[in-house]
Amino acid sequence: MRDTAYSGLSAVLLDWYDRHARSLPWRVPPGSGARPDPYRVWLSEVMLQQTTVAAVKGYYERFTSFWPDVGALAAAEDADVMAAWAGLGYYARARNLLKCARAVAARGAFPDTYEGLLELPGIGPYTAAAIAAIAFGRPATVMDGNVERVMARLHDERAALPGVKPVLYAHAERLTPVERPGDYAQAVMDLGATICTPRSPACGICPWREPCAARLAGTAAELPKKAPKVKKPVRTGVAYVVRRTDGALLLETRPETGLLGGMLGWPGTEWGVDPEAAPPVDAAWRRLEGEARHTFTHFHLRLAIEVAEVPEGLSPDRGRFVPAEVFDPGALPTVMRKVWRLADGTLRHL
DNA sequence: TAGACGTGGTA
DNA sequence: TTACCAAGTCT
Repeated sequence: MRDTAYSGLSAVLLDWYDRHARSLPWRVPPGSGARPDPYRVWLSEVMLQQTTVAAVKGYYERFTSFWPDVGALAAAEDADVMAAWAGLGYYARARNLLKCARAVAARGAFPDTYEGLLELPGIGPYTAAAIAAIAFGRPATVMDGNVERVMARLHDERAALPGVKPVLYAHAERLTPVERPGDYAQAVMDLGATICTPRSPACGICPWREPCAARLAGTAAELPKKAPKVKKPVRTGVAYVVRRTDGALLLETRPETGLLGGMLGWPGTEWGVDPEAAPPVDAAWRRLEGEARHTFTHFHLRLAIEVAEVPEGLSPDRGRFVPAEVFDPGALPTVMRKVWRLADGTLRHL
């Protein structure tokens, strides 16, 4: 049931959105009545999972340029898609993106319901609701980090995440309007991204400043409460950069699952407390002075780098030689680019 | 269900 | 430098 107070709140936010909506490449201007292309909504929503708008823009433009519709993406080579995703992170998204594109191409079109969308790989509760609302006009309740924060503040919910999440969802569900649910979903997320920000929220210009319980209580900036984070451990490893005399470089495609799954990288040791050496070829290895430092979601990595030059005709234990003219550092995940940046400087002087 | 899973920007 | 944070999903 939606009572009139909640309907009024949604209307206030939609009115604000009509005047302040950000212009984004995947977005249709508010109130135009036009429905955006489900393919583009899906692609942008997957890219935006745990990822900032600024980071996504360039990737979105390249993907839609290379693969303008879901059929084109479904027909793409896996390696091309992984290379195009390189640097954006959370690479399971790219693997699932391809699975999803192929499933959609096989069935002819995207499902137009929350339940149908939820069945697809890489589409969870948030993304299913976002596509259902934005692309298909369904009154699905969208709950992401922005909505959690806005709901926690609007209702001054002081219990910590993730425990309080069902309460926040109930608030969000009551606010979801039947009219313009897609614009409303984007409006709450814009509010969270531009005004109701994690630190120093701009309560003075917020369209919901009057009904906001946290603003009244003075608790807005400290909500939502979260469980304390655990300190990240440090892991170490060695990356081996092999250059053949003809300039080819030894690279390997990582296993499909796990960290950087399916991505191209330098052969190396395990990443752990004290990993065992694992050079991919017999060679005169030179250890570089510097190390590549990189922080993943759950650990810090310090990667020592060893380089070697080897003659042609050698067959490595693992990986394959990529010709110099084909090698593209842009196809590597960021940590592997960092290794290359350091190794390249040394190899030039070898 | 809690942990795995990237990266770049900001304070 | 360190820690936190951003339009989550999968197992």
